Amino acid sequence: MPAKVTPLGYALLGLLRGEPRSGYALRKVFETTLLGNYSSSPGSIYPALKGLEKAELIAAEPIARGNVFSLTPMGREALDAWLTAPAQGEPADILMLRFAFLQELGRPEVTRAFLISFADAARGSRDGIRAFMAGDIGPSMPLQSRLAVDFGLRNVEAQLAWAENALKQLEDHWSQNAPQTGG
Amino acid sequence: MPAKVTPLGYALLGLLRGEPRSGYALRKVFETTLLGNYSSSPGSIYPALKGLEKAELIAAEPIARGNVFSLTPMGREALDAWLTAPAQGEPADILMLRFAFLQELGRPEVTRAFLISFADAARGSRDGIRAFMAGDIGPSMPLQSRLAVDFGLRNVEAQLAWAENALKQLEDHWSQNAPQTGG
DNA sequence: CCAACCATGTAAGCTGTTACATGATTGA
DNA sequence: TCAATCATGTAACAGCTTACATGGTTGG
Repeated sequence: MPAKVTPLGYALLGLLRGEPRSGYALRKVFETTLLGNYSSSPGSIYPALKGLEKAELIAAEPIARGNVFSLTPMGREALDAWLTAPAQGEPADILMLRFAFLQELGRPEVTRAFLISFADAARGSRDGIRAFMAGDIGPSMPLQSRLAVDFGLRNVEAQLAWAENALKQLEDHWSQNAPQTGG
Repeated sequence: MPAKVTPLGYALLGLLRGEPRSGYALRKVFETTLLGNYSSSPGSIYPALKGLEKAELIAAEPIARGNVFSLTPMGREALDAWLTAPAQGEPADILMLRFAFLQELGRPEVTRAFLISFADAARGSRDGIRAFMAGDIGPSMPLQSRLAVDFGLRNVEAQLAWAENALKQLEDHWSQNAPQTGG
């Protein structure tokens, strides 16, 4: 079993893919970017880095002050396996983290598969909610309960629309920027 | 300080407002309704109930088999304080839990205030994201990062639209079902 | 009698947080 | 020299989950 990695762990692996950094530099990224759902406090990042190091997914190289961490081959493997998996099960914020990291992977077909499975999942949720609201229980619910369900429905609809639009924009982008026919 | 209550605790208080129930009955509610974000396993509910009992927010009355829990006056106070607070800070799923429980509270002005503050918060998020995307950093970001931000934008837009629509529907409902002029 | 359900609980662990502690270096 | 920043870490806890344990009752 290839060493379990936590969501925060994947976030760190993803940030280390391109550029090796120190723990402090990683914290700064969490502070200053949209990764702010995670705390940038030392109590989060340093223990996570230690765990990744113990699992041999990252390696520490001491520098003048502190250490610089970089991905090991195993670490890159673990990250790629995570990025390549179908877009299901995980909460939306984690999926968006994956989507952002997919860019650096530079493999359009993987991003495409991600968006397609994401859209499929959203369509499934949407249809489930619609069926529920059209079935026996839905219409008999009081207004405010129906509205609470409608909240969920509007969210998945927005996510589906996002995925379809994102796919369209990326297809355009890919066909413009890499018009060669094959491998 | 009036005894801290966890999100799961509030969910239990809300369910017990109308109807006293046993721990097992509460678990069944979690299993069969849209409260499924919480686990219905005994390891979740029973310890939470014990905590609420120790805080004197609920009271247990033994029946033939097991116990039936009901809100104490303090428990009702704590629940009402939570329901009445402005719709900010908490994650969306918790806010929807509150919105659903607001129905049983039967105080339209509180539900109205909730939706208005919810919409205000959504508008604030939306404007923040739009400003970010129109500023220095936004346009310089690579396409896929911009799309990740667009995901967040579309979500808050959907939530804002939901709140505005919900308010409209409820105002209609209230004016039809309770057309008397005052207290 | 055995399976299924009612009913309650404990133990351990996961993931992440806040708060605290430490010390070195840099710049005003 | 004094504050700010770099850099790393520990301790305690929060909130919830899974897995396990236990026993009574009911129905076929």
